[in-house]
Amino acid sequence: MNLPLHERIRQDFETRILSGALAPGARLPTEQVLMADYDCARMTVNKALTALATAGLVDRRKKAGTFVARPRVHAMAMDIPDIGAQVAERGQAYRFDLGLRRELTGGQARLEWKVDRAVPLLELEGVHFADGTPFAWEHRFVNVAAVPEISAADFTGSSPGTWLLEHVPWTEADAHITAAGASAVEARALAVEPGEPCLCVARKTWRGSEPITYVRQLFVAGAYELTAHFGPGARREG
Amino acid sequence: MNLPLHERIRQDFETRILSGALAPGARLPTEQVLMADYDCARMTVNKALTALATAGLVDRRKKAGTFVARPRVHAMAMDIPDIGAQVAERGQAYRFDLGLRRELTGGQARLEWKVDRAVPLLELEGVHFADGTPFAWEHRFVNVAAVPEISAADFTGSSPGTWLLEHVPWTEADAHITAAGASAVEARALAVEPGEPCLCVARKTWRGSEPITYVRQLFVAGAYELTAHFGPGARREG
DNA sequence: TTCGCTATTTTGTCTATACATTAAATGAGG
DNA sequence: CCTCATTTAATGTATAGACAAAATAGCGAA
Repeated sequence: MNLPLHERIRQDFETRILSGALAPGARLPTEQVLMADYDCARMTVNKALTALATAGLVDRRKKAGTFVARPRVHAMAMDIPDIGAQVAERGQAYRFDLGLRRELTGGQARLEWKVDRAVPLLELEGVHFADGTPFAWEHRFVNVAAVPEISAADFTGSSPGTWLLEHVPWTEADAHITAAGASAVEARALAVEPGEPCLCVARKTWRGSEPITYVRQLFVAGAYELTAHFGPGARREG
Repeated sequence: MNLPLHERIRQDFETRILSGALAPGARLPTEQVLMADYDCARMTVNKALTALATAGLVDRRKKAGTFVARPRVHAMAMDIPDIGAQVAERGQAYRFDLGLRRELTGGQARLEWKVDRAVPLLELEGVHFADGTPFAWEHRFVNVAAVPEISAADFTGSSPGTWLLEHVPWTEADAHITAAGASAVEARALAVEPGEPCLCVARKTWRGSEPITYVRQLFVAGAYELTAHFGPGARREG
């Protein structure tokens, strides 16, 4: 287990910070001191400390020094997996049933997505199945001007989300996550009672400044969950 | 806007990767080529590519080269605000009502949180109010061995979450987000009908390897939503 | 063919040095 | 005591070179 030196230095301080031995606000030794401590060049120490800084564990200020960061973190990394891939990973058969496919323009679309009146849109509605059981309903608008190839795409079987993921890399996205009761239409599509609790994810994506798609997905409670994680290292169990 | 050279190189490739100009699997030029392209030393190129690698945008293999990584799951940054602070931000009066406070050990606790049988726990149950209206119910376990000071804490008015945030900085957390119908007990506490759809956030936090707390929060649908964002720059409207 | 050794390419690490940048600390003048 | 310019200590960036490590690619032998 012969780790590189810069990695050993990084871990030394990561350990001390995570254990609380170095409390938030505490000052770390200067690079000059550390290059003496570890008997190495400054670049090596710098690499270790820079890594801690990009990981958010320390703050570095010129002239002042390096300080253990205060964990003011209110953000966690949330996984947004591809629905089809996730179902397949659980060993279940995935299917998408397209219920509605319609071309319209921004002026005709509902209010959820504020796009220009003239923008040509493709409206899609459908249901995701796992092993033949419906578990998610989705209602989507796609900006055809940004993704003209979508006109030729066929969504019988595979979902529009998967198609978009493979054909249109997005650079920016917003998501709003709420709970909602299934409406009459949604309940019938999902084979549940109206009012049944569902997880609702509304997501808008852009490529650069160009809007790509707006989608509202409704997941039957219990059949789906989002996970989020914060912290160094791998996800843990339990 | 005079960025450092290594940052400019990094952004050049980040842009090309996010825009799709460099597709997943595509090979980037070697460091030798890049140091000629940008007329700089190899360390400068290396710093840029290493940053892309730690960000997960590229994979680097010796002898083989540097390749655009295949994005398996897309991670978004999810906001986890302090409940009390968020309510206050909306100009509403915040209150927390503690309903249950009990000391027990890991052996007696329910299955949701796998802690050692001998671990001393504090069990807390209560309701969050905004302007006198209940909007969230929470059920929490705290590892007293990790946070002995909590025995003396008083949660009439302010929530355990806020107290923990101020007294025990966590370094790692997992969250699971689902929808659920309110149980009879929960529905009565939240003044809604049983089965009413709620957003359910189950979160576990650690400091280093030491478990700190497990909490399950139930939010009345419509009264609360989580937001997530991915991409450069500030959050957008619409 | 297939196995195994070797050569070579590419990234990984480290050094020693130089100068730039920033903001805290200092000190002079009012 | 306050203000503003100067000093200076710390990080930030970059260079040119060296050797290490790993894995592909190619070659030779069984």
